[in-house]
Amino acid sequence: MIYYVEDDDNIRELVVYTLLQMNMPCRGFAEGRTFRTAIAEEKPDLVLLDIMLPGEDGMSLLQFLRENRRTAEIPVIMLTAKGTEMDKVQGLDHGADDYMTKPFGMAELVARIRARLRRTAPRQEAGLLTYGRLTLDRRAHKASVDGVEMPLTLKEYDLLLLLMENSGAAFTREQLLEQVWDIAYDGGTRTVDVHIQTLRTKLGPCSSMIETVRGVGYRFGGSQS
Amino acid sequence: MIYYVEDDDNIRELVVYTLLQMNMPCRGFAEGRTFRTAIAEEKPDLVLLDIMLPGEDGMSLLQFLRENRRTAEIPVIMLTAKGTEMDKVQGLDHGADDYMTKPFGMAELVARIRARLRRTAPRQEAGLLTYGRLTLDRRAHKASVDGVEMPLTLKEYDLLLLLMENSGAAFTREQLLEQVWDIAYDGGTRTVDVHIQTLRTKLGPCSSMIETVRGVGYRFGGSQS
DNA sequence: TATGATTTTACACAATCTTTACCTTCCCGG
DNA sequence: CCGGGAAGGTAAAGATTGTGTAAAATCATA
Repeated sequence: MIYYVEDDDNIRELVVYTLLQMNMPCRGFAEGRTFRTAIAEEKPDLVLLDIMLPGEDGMSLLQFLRENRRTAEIPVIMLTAKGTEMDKVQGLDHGADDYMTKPFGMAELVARIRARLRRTAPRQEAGLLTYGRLTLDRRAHKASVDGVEMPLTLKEYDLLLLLMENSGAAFTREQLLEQVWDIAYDGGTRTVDVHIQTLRTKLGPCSSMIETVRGVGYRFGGSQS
Repeated sequence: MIYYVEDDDNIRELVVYTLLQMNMPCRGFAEGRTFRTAIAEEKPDLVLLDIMLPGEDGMSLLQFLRENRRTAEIPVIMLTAKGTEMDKVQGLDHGADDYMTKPFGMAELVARIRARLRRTAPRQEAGLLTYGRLTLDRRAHKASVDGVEMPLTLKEYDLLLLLMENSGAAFTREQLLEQVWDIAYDGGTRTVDVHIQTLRTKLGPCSSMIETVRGVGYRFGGSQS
């Protein structure tokens, strides 16, 4: 969630609209008081601040955010008409992470927001692939059902990873051999079937997520079924 | 330490001089090759990149930094004459943290550098890494189990540090060789295994915290992720 | 050069993978 | 409906590979 404090209704609505279009949840505030109230309820992932506001100004809001431990780490981008070098230095030295001067391009704003979020967001669930009760953690190289770790051998893991990464897509045995085993097509081997079978056994309650496509091969059915 | 890649000698020397004045250790490079060599030796705290360079260009250097795990987290500020909005968006979306167009003010540059360093610096100083009965003191370069100091050799320490800093993440032997030994992938060496072995022996009751990921490598399992 | 650190080597054992053989299920024509 | 054949499921016996371990060889450094 992104919070944006800006008193000019036109600019504010334009920015909020654009961000929502870009699939970035966003709320606009016309002045500091309502912003403070909202901050107390929900901690946003990033804050966009105008400097010149009626009542409390942006610099003071920035200071307020930095003083509280809970909000001190939130990335803040100043977004303002005050464009002298001194203004920028002042904003950045007061704890802002970035400083853009009006008029700014929407594409650049979005790019800068993404650059900030990249630094904070990805820590959490980078590498987690989840479908229903089944989760695969690529960072740890582990899989679990209902949060209980399920020990997998290397081939089983690779196979499940490939299927889950391409959920819904059917693979022929040859494709699986090529991609998981790195070997050229070898007709008439049952290796894949055996591994699918051990996987299903280990998956327990999720065993039906690996579907057989008769005459073709296998498919991971995460989305529906 | 800040690295700065810029082919124009005048600008480079001016910036390097200014940063040194501001008490920011800094090294300038005229082209990508020498920069790459330096990166292999020492990991800087921040990188300033010009885009248009003789030989390898800045965007490609940025990509190189982001691809390697060791350097992926280093903040990068693009510093260039290419100033259209598209250039900026492209730079930021390729992983740059900030983008400034020439001519830029020195005061603003320093403020933006400080803003970036603020975000990364505090991570380093957290001296104590503790998981269960095992504690690693980065300041003192020491490890202890149940408060009893455990003498570790240099490689053992580096290896344990890397694993603990990325608790829960599985590393391949190649990754460990690259990051702890700073050497390129060397198939068929058992060095890593032997060091893991001595580490486990020394860890005593905590030996099981270093888990083997069969077919892959090793993982530190401090908390049950 | 002596000492401790690091790397290489060698081998055994255990985990994993593949093959094989046989069984079950599904499809389709009579 | 029934039977045959093809495709997939299953279990277990080898074959293979990866890792633990000890000890020897090499390296680095005081």
